[in-house]
Amino acid sequence: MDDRIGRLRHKHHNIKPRSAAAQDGSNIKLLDCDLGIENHVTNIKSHSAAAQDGSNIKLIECGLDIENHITPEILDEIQNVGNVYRLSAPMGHVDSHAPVSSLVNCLEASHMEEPDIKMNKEMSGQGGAKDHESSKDSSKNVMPTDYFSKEPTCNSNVQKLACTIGDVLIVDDLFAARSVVDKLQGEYRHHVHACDTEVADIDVKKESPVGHGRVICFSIYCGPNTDFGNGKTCIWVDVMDSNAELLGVFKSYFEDPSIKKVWHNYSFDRHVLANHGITPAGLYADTMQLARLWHSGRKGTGGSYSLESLTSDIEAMNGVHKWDRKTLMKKTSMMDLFGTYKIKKDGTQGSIKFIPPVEELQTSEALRDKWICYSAGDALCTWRLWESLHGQLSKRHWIFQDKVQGSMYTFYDKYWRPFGELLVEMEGHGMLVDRPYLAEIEKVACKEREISIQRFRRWVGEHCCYANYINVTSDAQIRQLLFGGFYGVEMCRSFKVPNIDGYIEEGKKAPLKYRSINICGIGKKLPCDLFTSGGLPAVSMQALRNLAGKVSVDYLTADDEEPFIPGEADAILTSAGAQGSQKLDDLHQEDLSAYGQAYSAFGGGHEGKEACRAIAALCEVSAIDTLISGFIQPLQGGDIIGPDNRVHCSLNLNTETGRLSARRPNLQLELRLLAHLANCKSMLEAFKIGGDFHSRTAMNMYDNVKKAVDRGDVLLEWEPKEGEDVPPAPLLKDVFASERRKAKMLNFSIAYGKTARGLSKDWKVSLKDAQATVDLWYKDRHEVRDWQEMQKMNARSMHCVHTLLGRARHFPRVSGSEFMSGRIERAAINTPVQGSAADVAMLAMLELWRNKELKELGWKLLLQVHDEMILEGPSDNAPYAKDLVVKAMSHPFDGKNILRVDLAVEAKYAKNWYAAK
DNA sequence: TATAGGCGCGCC
DNA sequence: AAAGGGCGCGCCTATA
Repeated sequence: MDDRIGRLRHKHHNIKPRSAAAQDGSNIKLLDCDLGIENHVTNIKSHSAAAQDGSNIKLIECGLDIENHITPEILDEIQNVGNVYRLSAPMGHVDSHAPVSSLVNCLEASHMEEPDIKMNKEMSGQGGAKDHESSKDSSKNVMPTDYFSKEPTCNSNVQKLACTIGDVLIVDDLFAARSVVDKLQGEYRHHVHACDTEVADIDVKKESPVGHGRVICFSIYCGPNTDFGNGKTCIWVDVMDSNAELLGVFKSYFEDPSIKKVWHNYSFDRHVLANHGITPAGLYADTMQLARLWHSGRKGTGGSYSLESLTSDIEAMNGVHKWDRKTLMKKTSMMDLFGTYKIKKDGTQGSIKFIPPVEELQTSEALRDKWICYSAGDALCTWRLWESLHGQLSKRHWIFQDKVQGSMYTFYDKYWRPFGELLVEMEGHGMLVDRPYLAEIEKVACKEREISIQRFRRWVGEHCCYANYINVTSDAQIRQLLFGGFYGVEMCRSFKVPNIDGYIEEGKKAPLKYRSINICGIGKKLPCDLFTSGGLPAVSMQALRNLAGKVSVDYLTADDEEPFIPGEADAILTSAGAQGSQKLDDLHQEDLSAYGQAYSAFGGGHEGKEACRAIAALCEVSAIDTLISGFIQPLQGGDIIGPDNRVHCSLNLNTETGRLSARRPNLQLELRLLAHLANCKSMLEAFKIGGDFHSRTAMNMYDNVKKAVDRGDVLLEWEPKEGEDVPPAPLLKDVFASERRKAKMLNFSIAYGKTARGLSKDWKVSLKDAQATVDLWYKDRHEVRDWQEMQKMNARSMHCVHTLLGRARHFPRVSGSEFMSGRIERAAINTPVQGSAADVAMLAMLELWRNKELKELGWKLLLQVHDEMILEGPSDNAPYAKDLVVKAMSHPFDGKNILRVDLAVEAKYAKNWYAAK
């Protein structure tokens, strides 16, 4: 099936499982476990070797004792490359294999990427055999020139395809089907089989393949050294309509776990086949995941990991076996093959292409052959892509725990292949959702939303005649209204909005669907301290809150009786006094300090309050919107609910750092991993002691805070004990609130590579002051700085960094100035942290999934959301299952915990998600 | 009128 | 010159 699905389905990723209530009568409970990574100190040390490209000397110069770790294979590779890698140890950390892994990647890069860069140039230019000759000696991967010809050598559409109709055995009767299955499961059972289905009755943009879609044909290719009759190597099976029974003939084949099957985006095909009662087994590889592991940062439109995109990519196909390259053809898209222009009424050709329904392609006499080639070509391309990526990943060393564990293909076999199966199972299993309950919630939320909108419009109406037309969810319109005329926002601007009350424009007879309105600034200069990256005043929740203050929306009583005293508030606020506010509070039993910056901007008093309340109402709308569109609606959407009435998410591994796109890693976890990766003594200790991490950070940053803590003047944190209702001393977070706030900000920012420059902008302090604060943070965390410098150096010299498990993220080779922009440096710092968090979460999931006892007890992994796992199972054995889960999760490294310190796991069980929280 | 890309935002 | 990572969504604009 077309692989665009992987990309188009991303709508479902956003499902926020947090709101899902699994309810299944009385028998189901959720086990909710927090995976907290305790401060496991391991001997993985931050390495400090940097390799730089030198010139033509074969030399490894190295201040570290790394030779011992270099395997003969690696040495062989090093010596086969005529470049120099100079390893130095600027920072004093030694004893690490990271340099080796970096070196290996660097070496690979040298004989994989460089030649390709040249060849790419040739392709865009004249491209000839001569040019290739010249680059031959620098590369052992020089390919025949015809491999690079992007344009097919003949004009017929059919021959543009990866195979021709003559290569394809068309199976459309029982006899042929049985004979093919016999060969597949007999003679060719040890081959690698690439499979692909074509599916009708599904809208991949909207629907989950779980419970949607019908297979109309499929194709199988198991390598060039096969013959299914008359030298035909591709199999194409028609299972549409009257041929539907043929699918059943292949059931045993698809379900045979001993046959190695390769798919591109396995998830889709597997779910669709499941709709026909077939449970495919024997997953050998998913080429989409292989490609993600091979290179995590593919960009571009049309689905960077689509079969089409990958098979068109010279680098991706670089590992295809030599004798295949000559005949290699990329997959051609459906649009290119079958897209036709609509003919307009006047007979001219339109500009919009459309593709006939797949059933039509298959039955139309004119198109059928082309369709068969297209479909069969998918299996062929998948097979070749697998061959290529298998070859390439097999050449990359996988280094983990200071040892070469095998190749990155070993990594795939060990982790991502089973993880892929696990994810597909989770998707298929889905989650029972209390839809009536959600519907009720939605009703209430919408009602409150409407009230808040009205509240806001009422206020807008005093300043703008289009109050009813304004789209309150449009940041552009809100920005125009609040800041028009200031901060570089023009005074007035027109917007196209739905014509809700049938306004008829001048000169028109009937109302149009849309009309334009002119939104002007309210004319008061509101203070603004937050700006968007584009330099415009921000209208984010935080920005709005600054304006509104902490006031509640106060829907019903808009304090109409409140006497309006002009100037009153100005006096109060400019005296900026706690006393001033206090006085007023006494007068009105109201805390005026709750009002935000809009209060005085509107002259205080009634106007000021109204402005604050209106803006607060806007905040309310925004909050409700995130709730509704974030999860209340997606969880009820018919498109993801299968016939089993369960919600089926789409879980993708398709992110740069390797985390699931449906999941949201918890920052604390990431901070812990940073502590671990950098082997930062101070942070590890802070986590070990527990308590308020940010307060502790503040204490370590500021001497006066530390002294106050030491003297017992303030408490780092306080847990009420029996008989105590007041802390024996004030808390740090109250006394040194601003210090703690800064510490907290830094804790969250540093892991992402935020610079002093960025902080100075945020805090509106000088660069120098910001830098000083950052330095304070690093004061007792110098290991973090060293580690970050290491990562940056690796990114610069090796063009990649690694996660805990040894997955690489590659960076493009860019010029020095581009590198200096910092984007890559920041990613280099962040990826090991985010990516390692993803690694650990994956390991924990695999551990649970593989646990036989849990399976026998009837417990299934439902979802994983940030650092939590959610399982579902029978309540009678829940306490026991909980213990099993804790045990499994605290030993996520193949049933062991290779870390020096325990992984702390908290687990709870409850009837549903809400109860667990 | 449909679609793609840019931007701003919320979330972790 | 800019300097916070990645992701998904909704709005807006340009384009055909």
